Amino acid sequence: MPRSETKPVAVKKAEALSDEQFLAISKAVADPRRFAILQQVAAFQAGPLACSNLQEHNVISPATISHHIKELAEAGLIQVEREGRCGNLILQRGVWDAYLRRLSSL
Amino acid sequence: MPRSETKPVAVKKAEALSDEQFLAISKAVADPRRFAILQQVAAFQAGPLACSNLQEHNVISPATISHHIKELAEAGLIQVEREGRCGNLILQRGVWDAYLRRLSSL
DNA sequence: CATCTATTTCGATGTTCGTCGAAATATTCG
DNA sequence: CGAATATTTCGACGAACATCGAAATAGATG
Repeated sequence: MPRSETKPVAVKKAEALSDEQFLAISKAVADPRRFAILQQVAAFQAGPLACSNLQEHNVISPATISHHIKELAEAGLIQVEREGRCGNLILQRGVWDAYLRRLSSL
Repeated sequence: MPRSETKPVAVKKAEALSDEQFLAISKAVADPRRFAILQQVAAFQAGPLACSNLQEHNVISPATISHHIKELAEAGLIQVEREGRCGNLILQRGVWDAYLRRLSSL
């Protein structure tokens, strides 16, 4: 059954990524630690995730964690909300879906 | 145009990628030129793609192309078949799908 | 065999990047 | 305010990487 998309596409804007953002996301994913952080953020979608709660298999310095979070945020994959001492990390699901769509079009 | 590919397609199990291969693919995608090559290989699924037919927007040396093709092959994304002077590049769709599945599980 | 073309390998180079320690900044609490 | 804790910025270092020129290899063809 062919799906007929005769509805106005106004429901959700399937935003396309710029080449720049696509590259930034690709690089962000290509680092194991960064991807691990992203996975934890995604898994904690229920509640906000404090930076200090990130658990790494290996010991990792706070400076490095901060660096990776910054890159994930600059790639648009997560949003960082400052509340008190902790930063809350929120996955930008729309951006991630847009990235998956672009990869799927290969 | 109904394409009747009744050719015996290899029985592809939905395999899961090893962490090593997942990382290799992620790195392969994270380079613009490599991803461009991958796109061309995918677009030429109909026929085999000779290395020399790869078209890059920028001038790129043969040495660099060879390097990127080697990395794509080592990541398992493409298969290189030597036939005469030209190497034929074939996308490994199963590996690519497995990569997409892993990303989708985030 | 000699030669031409296509591709790979080698070595070198400049850049990007992940990592950390130390200093700086922010935020809460006594 | 001042101490304590959490996070970021800065500067530096080493490893990984993309790139290329030149030499080497492979295959086709005369």
